[in-house]
Amino acid sequence: MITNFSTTLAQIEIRHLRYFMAVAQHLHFRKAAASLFISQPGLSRQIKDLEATLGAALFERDTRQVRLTAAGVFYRKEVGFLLQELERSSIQVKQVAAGLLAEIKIGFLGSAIQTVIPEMLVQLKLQFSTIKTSLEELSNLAQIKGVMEQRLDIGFVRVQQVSDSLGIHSVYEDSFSLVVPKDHFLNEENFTSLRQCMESPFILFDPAYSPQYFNTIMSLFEQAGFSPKQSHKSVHAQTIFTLVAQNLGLAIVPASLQKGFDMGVRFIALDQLEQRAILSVIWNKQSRNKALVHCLEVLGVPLDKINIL
Amino acid sequence: MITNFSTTLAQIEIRHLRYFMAVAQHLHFRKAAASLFISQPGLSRQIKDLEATLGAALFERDTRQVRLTAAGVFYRKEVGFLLQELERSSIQVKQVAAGLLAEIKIGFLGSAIQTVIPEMLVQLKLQFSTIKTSLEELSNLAQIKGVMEQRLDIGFVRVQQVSDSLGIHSVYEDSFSLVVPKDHFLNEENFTSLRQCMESPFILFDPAYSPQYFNTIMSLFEQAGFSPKQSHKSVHAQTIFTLVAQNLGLAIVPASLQKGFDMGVRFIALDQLEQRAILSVIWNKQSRNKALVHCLEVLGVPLDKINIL
DNA sequence: ATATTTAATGCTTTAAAAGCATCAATATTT
DNA sequence: AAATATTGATGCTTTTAAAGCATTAAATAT
Repeated sequence: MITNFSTTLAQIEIRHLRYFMAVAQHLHFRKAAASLFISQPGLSRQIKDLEATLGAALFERDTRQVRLTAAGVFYRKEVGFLLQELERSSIQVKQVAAGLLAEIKIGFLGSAIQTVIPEMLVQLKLQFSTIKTSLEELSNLAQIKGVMEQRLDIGFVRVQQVSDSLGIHSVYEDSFSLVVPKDHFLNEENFTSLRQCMESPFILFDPAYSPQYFNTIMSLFEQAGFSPKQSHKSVHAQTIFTLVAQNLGLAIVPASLQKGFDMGVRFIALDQLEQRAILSVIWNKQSRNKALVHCLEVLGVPLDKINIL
Repeated sequence: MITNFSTTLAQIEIRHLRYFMAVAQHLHFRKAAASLFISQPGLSRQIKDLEATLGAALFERDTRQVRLTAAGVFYRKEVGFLLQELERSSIQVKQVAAGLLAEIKIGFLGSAIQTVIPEMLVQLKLQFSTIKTSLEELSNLAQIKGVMEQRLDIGFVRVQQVSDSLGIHSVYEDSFSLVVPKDHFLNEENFTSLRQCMESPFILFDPAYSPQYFNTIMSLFEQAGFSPKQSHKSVHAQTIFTLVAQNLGLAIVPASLQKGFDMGVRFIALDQLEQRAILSVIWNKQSRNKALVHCLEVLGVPLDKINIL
């Protein structure tokens, strides 16, 4: 993440903004200067500097009256908001440090939202009511990146291995289900093997999304002794089910996805197959977020594995 | 409007924030200092000062590694956003000054949205496509205050007089309509005078909302020779119509309000009465917003009345 | 015409940021 | 285990820039 703040910003200081707001409020340099407990010439100079940096006049002034330009009105609105937000952040940061205000930023795969996450959120709210949670649906890769850069506190991914700087713990093991349209000839009773749908096209995943997960799915076909015809690629449950319902192909998904969906498709459990979709939680060992430990505890990660000092 | 930025903010400068972001990015004082083209000791000092001002540690550091605290992660998120926004504002302000980016902030009474405003917006978009418009429904008083403080560019109000610093021009003259429930015995054919509903309760306005408007309405009753029983107070058209439809009283509203509403009420024109609801546009003579002139032209305000230099 | 008010300008003072040299602590190399 | 290298912190000096003072220029009010 390369964050480069340009030349403009390098020269503007909050002092300039506070001074600007004071003049915009009083529309009078003398009074504004008094309200800031500085001298009038100093204030004039600072405003002049700010205008020069911005390349635009903020006030129209003669010796008798001061008024805002259109640019000034615009800038006052923007700066007013920004100063207020900075003020709030700078106060809240103390609360965060004291552990009075904790935020857990959670990344997850679409396929994880049905199982582990709802329970975790409920438990967290119950046990630690001050924790604020934010959720973001992201790919495996984006989550790993986010957790590494500490933009996320935890991620729910389907990978087995992560870099040393991250912790990982499996939180849910799921068998697979075959998804077929409601009017399909196959059902729980007459299903015996995947070979029964050798001729069907399948909706598969993009291997880039998670190579391991892709391989797991493919090994199910391998085990059945055929390789599927691919019709579409998709990662979103909603999309997959719609495609299946419209007879555009069959799909294999984690069994837990059945929860919460009832839309023209039938699920056929593939329990007898040994492959499992493993959902793991990942976190950054470097994290100083106290709430993270609570979060991992709730998820049943053993204490000795949470090696955050 | 008293905007007082507290002690905390007085000491933080954008320099501190930029330096903080650099260290948060590199997690390395030396490299961060290099990226900022300053010396490492200077950077250490500035970060220390920032932490002292905030009253919270942002980094946890020993001689070997630097990492963000929970507070640091939080602050990075907030400050990242703020710096970006400030950057954007500071660039856009130039465009506003050049007239490339104009914004018209419009205040209006709920009862004005049916008539003048839609036409004005269409005309503005047609003639000056770069103008951005924002609408806010406000009371007469709030609009006058907003225009005075230049938080609004124009207001649509029902008042006859405003302070010298504002311009005012009437843009719409409306007769009144009596609003009765759909199944009421009165209709356009059998209606002759307001005296026919002497016994009915009326839904009236709060005089505080606009004394002049209140008086105009009351003079209609006076003319009819009775004074109405008040059942409710309300200013929102939607609410008034709902109350009338539910037989909770009759109401008198500007005739133009009939447009766009068809909800269990009947309108009976009171054209023969001489009172008119006058909708006026107000603006600040001090305004430097070039777009305002266009806006007033579109509204048909004579050029010599737009005394903005 | 005169006095008064207001923002801008030139110059000086003051404060604080930047830089330099160095230290203390830790990790890596030999 | 000792030596070396790396890293952030500290003390002191230099440099930069903000604040202050005195004054000016312009405009209004008396």
